[in-house]
Amino acid sequence: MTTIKDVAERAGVSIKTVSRVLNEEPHVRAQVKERVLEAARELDYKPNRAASRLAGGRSFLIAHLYDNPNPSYISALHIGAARRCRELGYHLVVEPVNSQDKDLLGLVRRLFATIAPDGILLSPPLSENTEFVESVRQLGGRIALISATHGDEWTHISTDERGASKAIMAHLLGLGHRRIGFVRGHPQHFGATLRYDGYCQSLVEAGLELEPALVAQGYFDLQSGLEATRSLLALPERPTAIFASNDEMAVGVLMAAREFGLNVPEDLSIIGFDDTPMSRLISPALTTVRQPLEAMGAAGVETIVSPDKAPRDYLDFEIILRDSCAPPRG
Amino acid sequence: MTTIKDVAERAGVSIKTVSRVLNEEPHVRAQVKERVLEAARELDYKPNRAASRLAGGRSFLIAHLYDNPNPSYISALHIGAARRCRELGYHLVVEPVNSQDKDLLGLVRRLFATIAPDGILLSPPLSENTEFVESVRQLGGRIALISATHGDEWTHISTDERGASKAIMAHLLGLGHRRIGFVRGHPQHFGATLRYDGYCQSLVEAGLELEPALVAQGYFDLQSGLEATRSLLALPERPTAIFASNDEMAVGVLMAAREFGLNVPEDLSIIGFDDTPMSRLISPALTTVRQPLEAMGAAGVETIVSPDKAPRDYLDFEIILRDSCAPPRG
DNA sequence: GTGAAAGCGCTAACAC
DNA sequence: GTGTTAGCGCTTTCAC
Repeated sequence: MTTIKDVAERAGVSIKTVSRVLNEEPHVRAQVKERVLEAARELDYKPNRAASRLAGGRSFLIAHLYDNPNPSYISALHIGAARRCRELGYHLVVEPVNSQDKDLLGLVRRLFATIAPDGILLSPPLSENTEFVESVRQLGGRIALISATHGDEWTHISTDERGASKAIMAHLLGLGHRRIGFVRGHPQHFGATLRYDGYCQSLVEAGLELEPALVAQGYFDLQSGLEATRSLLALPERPTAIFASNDEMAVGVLMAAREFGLNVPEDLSIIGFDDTPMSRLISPALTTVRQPLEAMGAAGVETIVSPDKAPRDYLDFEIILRDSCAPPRG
Repeated sequence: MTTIKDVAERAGVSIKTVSRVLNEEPHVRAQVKERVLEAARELDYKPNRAASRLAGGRSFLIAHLYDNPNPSYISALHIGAARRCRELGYHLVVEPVNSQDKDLLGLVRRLFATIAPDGILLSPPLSENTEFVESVRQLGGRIALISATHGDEWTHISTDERGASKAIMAHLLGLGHRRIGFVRGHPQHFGATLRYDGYCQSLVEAGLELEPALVAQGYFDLQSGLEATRSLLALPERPTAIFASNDEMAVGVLMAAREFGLNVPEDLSIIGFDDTPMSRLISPALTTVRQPLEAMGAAGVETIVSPDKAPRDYLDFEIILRDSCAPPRG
């Protein structure tokens, strides 16, 4: 096993100098630096991170604490985060938890005591629990939040969900829809609020009335989307399009449409949000919004590793046009 | 920060004794052991794993190397594995990779050199690449394989996929189906072969002919399921039921049925495999097989942490009866 | 700009 | 059974 000593010997310098070079600290002549780097390369030297950590340095571990019922969301985040970790010499530790757990903070404390991650990545709903986030922050260590909420410091990684909502509303309005129903998302989810905001603003800007009857509450699950839509379609003058705050509810919308004998998209256009794998599989395939989840996971890692280089702006969303929308009848 | 020294002092013993107790080594009197445990509890002592590792002990890290296009599969594995890790004081490091990557072994080598996981968890397709598995094994460290293939040592965690296939075939035969089509899975996937085996055995045991024309090749993706089914349904005497080797292809089967103007399940019964979230969402909901993925993830961790206590048998599958099957017409 | 020495918190080897 | 001592491979002082 090759250690820092071997590299130092080969480069003809002290181990401290090697350490300086490898950690990109200043005060090393370019020439010496080059020599060290070459020696390390030749010996295929990989620092022992347990030793780094023990000596008071970094652990090169980042922990992702999450509680999310949506596997594809988490998976994409992990892929992006883990890839960036690898590029930076870090590793991603996953900690699935129950957000209702009373001792979440104890878990974080134990995490710091045992493996001492250099930072903690939080995604919704954990990242939107300000009290919890504040407590974690006080435990020390860096933090990165994947969340539509915005704090002062830009540790929040997100897309412009309000803007995405407006963009997709523009599509619907462009097709000629004037009566557009909306199924709201989970009340605790900040992004859901922004999506609703976008819906409202779009209507107003288009000079349309915001009809409360066209808005139904949902909770991000299929069943609530189904039930919300039943009430919407039972309206005397029913909507020609329904915008669901996520894909799973959009499937519920589709099912409700079938119950009412409506063809999609001819009789009813449907919009989702998230571009889950399912949205491609159902028929008709769902027009929806894609967030760059892998990039968001990567940005989270970046925020922890080098806060200055982290993105200080929204990451771009994408509107995915598929087969669930058409101009209204007549 | 409380260290092993603090515990030793409080318990009135040497740090070595504390170490012994905490690592469950023998040669400690029950009384002393109790005293140490109590001191540790009182001080809320958590061992620093960087130090454990550096001193030649365990890292308490387990790495999951995976490449899988199915987020819900991986997610479930992670939840089960991470939970068991937590119970055992371990942590799960995730390493998503591209199984085509030429330097996979280099990645594993780097993993050992930097964070030195106590074991590596492999899932398909990586776990079914015997050459790769052998190379990893030679790098040292323990290994756990989630895979339908069987080696001599029982490091392979799996359900009885052949048995599951036979169980679901029994359901179909019980409903009265005699012409049952089969869409095979990816040729490289060992589980897919077992599922096919089960199909064949079931037919033979029921005294039915194995008709090659009723078997079509698929590759686990929706499109291949769709195309395979087109050929099956174009047969002069078409099947009354189709068993797809996974859920995604089963969705393809459903789409093909619609193309042919067939009602499911009245005109065609459909069976899937995996119980992905989607199987509940499509209409009709899919009858399928569920593997205990969380338990399999947990078993993988167990295999690494205490090989003797690891399960040496199949984990139980479950047949999920939903709405995609009915007796054949006439 | 570079190096020598100390020590992080634990486990292993070996004494008692 | 239990304790003593010597590191593990780094980073951090603090000299020079």
